Amino acid sequence: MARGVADTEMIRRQNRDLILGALRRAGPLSRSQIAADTGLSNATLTAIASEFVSQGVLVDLESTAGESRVRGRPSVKLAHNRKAAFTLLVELDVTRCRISLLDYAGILVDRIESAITPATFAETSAPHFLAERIQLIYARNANAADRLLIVAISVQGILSSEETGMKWSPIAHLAGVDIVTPLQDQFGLSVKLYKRGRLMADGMRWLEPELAGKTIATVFIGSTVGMGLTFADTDRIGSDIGTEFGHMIHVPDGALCRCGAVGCIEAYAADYGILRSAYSVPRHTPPAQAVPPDDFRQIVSRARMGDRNALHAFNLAGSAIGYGLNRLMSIFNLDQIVILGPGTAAYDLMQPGITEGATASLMGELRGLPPVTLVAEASEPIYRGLTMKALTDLDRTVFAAMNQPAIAQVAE
Amino acid sequence: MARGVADTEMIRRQNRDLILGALRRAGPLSRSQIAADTGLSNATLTAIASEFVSQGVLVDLESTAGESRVRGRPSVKLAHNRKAAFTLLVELDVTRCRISLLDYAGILVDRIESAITPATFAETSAPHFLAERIQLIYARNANAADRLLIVAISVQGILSSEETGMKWSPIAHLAGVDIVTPLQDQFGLSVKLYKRGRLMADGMRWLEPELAGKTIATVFIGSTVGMGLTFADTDRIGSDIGTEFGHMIHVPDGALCRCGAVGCIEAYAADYGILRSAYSVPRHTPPAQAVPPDDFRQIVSRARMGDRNALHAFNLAGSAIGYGLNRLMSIFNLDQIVILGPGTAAYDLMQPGITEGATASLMGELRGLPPVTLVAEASEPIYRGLTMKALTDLDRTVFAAMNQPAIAQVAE
DNA sequence: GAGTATTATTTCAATACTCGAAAAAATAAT
DNA sequence: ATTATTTTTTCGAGTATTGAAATAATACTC
Repeated sequence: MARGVADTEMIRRQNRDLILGALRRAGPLSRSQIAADTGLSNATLTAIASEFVSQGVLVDLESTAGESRVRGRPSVKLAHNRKAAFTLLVELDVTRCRISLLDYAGILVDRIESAITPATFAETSAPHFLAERIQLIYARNANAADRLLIVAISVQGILSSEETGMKWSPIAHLAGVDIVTPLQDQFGLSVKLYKRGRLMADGMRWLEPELAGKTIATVFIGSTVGMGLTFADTDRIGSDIGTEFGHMIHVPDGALCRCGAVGCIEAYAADYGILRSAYSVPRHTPPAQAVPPDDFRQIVSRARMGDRNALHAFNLAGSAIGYGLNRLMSIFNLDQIVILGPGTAAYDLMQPGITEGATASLMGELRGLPPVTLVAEASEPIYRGLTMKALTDLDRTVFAAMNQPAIAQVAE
Repeated sequence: MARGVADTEMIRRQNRDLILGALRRAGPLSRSQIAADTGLSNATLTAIASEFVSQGVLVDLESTAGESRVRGRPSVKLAHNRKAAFTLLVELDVTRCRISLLDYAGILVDRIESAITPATFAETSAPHFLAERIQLIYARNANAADRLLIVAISVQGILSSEETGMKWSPIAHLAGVDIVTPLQDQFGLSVKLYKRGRLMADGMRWLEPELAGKTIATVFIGSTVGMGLTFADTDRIGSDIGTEFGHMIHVPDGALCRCGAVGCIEAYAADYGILRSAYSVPRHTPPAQAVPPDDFRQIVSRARMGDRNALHAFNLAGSAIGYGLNRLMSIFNLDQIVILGPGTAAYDLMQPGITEGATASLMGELRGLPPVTLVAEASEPIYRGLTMKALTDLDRTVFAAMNQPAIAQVAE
């Protein structure tokens, strides 16, 4: 239940939100379909839909000829008005920065891609680097400029407590700078940072709707180990978080991690950790900067051929992840686990270790390891998560609330 | 934001809930005070309050003479109508079972206390044991019988996933039986189980209102180790959970715990674990059934006198808790830690270990150990938590929703 | 090709709520 | 007795949702 005073205005806002949400989930729908979907009456749908259309938030879709084969008055589908607003998605990675301009229907309009090196943010501060590129987007898309409202940024690492910058990041020289405020001030936009792990988790829920209503841990295994959680709690959308699972301490005084601490799960289960174990390199040896995919594949095939050291390395990795999941499960119930990323190629090798670790406690034994789904490609859920965060943020904060025909009447 | 269709009825329900909540938080208040508190208008307060009074949910309090010294129309305080409903609180412990009958204002009306031994639930099944006593309460309080609506039960251990019974409990022979359903069927009541750790956490928030709006871990250290969490998320009341923190694995293959698993935090930080370490008893030795308080005090004083073994034991305990908190902090931010129970008497001895463990990871180093508050007596927050769960459950599910003068017109 | 069946959408009257402003009530101060 | 002051109630306006009835827009049938 929401807090705060409830009045007639809130009813409208909430029902508007309900309608926008139904369209996000299912794509264009007719008024009757939305009514059935949401539980609202047809009368209300007429009222709210006409309001939306006159405000330029939604548009009636031309019925594609030769599609309706049923008798009766043909239904008219409602869809997001692409020109109602625009959003910028920024994917900040260790190796690249990709900025995408999307319209209100989520369709890509423009894109800038730049390489990132460890030197990049030493030479140009991150907010300045981004501002330059945003400027360029503005220049190239004058028509979108006045309706560009929000920026959603995907980052890796630990957010500052105000969520305006990073406390730590694997992206060099990114930490310690306020990224959000300068951009907000310069462009007058709403700017938000999202942890990559959180986006993975949320993105999976959009990609696999049957995961809704479950508490899910989404674990990325690759050059790092990351995790996002989405909670069963359907009360609130956005009930998802990013965690520092990869840097949860697996064993006190354990192997050296890229983050500088020792004993992190990542130090055992990320590619560099597995490589280190497989070659019996001392656990305190500083990790390799990057592991070429071929090197990783080689370890995998060695393990499959029965190589003891390689098998042991995957066992250690699985065990680190399994104990981590176990510790998570002593905090709350997990209904499902999704494993993402290159590590999925070696899941069978890690599985015994994972199961052993996950069931090592009383709790783990009683509940068992939750069902595991593998998804090799992580970039899709991340992009989807970022997209939907941005668009539903628009839906909720801008268009659900708008009850004057404010911005509305878009000419063009 | 709540899901679902919003209509005019929901407005009323939500605002009724707001008013009942304000009264729970602050005690009896006048209409104007509630209006100021909640943000509702005076007009609305008149409307809803008169509805409540005519339904017998609230009553106008007689103004205590010689109290108002201000000029103007004297205010009339509203209070919960004690006779509107009744609730049963059941505190199930390893050694005792206490059943309390409370009226709608939270005032104790009747109470039954029984000793529990390991044999108790072997001889009589738990639901039957409880039914007998509830029967007795009914017999002794005929006037409350038809308005006794809900039962809230405090338990220790792991709930079954449907939350109708226990999967495991330190209370002998309690696990594996459905406790909720038989009682619900027999008496036609709404029965709910609550983990003790969750109640501690929620109770603390009622006892120390300044803790509201923070994410808090409430850790019990005594004959067991338990933890509840309350989340900053003020969106929903009831955003609190009980955890199995005590049985989170501290070290794979570690000390033997009472639960049968090895390496649990409890096996290092509960009184029996500390005793075992202090006397250098092998870590796989089955733990003592119960530790007499004097034995524990003796170890404490030895440690204070500089005894190496005793100091080491507290250091191990602190470290187990510290690493546990660290792992928790890699999942979400903690703003505050509250430590409860007998273990607080030795907090100074455990503190170095706790700090060391809590700051061992990158995340822990960056954020540091959150502020710690000590509360020696744990029974008060537990009882308060149980009380408020029961009463706010009544507020929300029964009285906020009631829009017909249904049950209402209570004669006497 | 006109009439009919069928489905989608809109219109309409009823009902429920909140709110601000004005009125009424109840007390202390003068 | 009158006035000032504070709380509570009353009243009219404004905004929502809803079910039922009306209207609109097709396909089907003969």
